[in-house]
Amino acid sequence: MLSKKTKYGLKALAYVAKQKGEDPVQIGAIAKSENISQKFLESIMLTLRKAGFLGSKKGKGGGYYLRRQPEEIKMVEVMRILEGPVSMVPCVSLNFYEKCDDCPDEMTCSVHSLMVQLRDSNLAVLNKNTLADLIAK
Amino acid sequence: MLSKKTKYGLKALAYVAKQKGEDPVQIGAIAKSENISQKFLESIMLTLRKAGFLGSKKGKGGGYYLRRQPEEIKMVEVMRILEGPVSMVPCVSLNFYEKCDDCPDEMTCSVHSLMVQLRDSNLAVLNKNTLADLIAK
DNA sequence: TTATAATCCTAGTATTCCGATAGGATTTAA
DNA sequence: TTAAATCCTATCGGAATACTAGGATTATAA
Repeated sequence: MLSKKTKYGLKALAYVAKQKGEDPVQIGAIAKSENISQKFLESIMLTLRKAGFLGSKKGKGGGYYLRRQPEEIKMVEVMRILEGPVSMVPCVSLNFYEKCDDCPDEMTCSVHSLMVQLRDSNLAVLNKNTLADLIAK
Repeated sequence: MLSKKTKYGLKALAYVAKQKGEDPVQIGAIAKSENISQKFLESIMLTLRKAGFLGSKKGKGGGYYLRRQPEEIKMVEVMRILEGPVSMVPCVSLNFYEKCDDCPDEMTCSVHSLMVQLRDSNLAVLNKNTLADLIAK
């Protein structure tokens, strides 16, 4: 299951990307429009800012804005920040590799190949889609 | 992340499928070979039996055996039983559809299309792979 | 200069889920 | 009749998730 954090984060990015003007977007506006708890969204926006997707302006009239073009924000990047590894087991993860604690040897592990295939098919989708695709509709 | 339940279940199925003889396989043997808590594995085997993948024989000399040929046990079936829906959000699930509680309208939801693509790419892999592929190596 | 509106930040909390365990009841072969 | 196996229900601790609280900080504008 996709975590609420990720879902909200994606919706928020899409909301910001949809704004035409130069003005930054307030958390409150996003929360209201997308049915998200404002406090929760605050922490998500912070994560997205620290990851470099968003910039922010403090104080009155402040808010968030995109730091990169929607076409250049790949879903795989966002998912890795919000949801974590693309792989379903650590031992096939490209960016978060770890040995599985219960597997003595991943070469003889019967689920290994299946997990690699799932990882790759998901990667293909997440590499192809950008934030621009989210708002294309 | 793949749950331990699913991972163990897949390994157990593979273990049973690998046995050539007619004799049923004991939980204890699987647990020992695959580094799995025996009690935990018990409940997983029960689930797999109730789902129709395994048959069992009680009492001394009993154990579990496959009820269908490995080639005919699709990974998508097993995953749905052990892990749950293939989809990452309920509103794009084919077998477990539910409305997302935070979305007023899934047609205007910005993550919808991405979730459909992920679902379909995962489905393709899970439909193609069978238990036979798990033990093919 | 001061009120207001916004983000920033840390900590805490309630709830749910996961992985595992407990303790027998039941069944069957030898 | 004993031992070996599955069957079944209940429970439990810990971790993760989804949020909440409460302010600190910063910037605008009257």
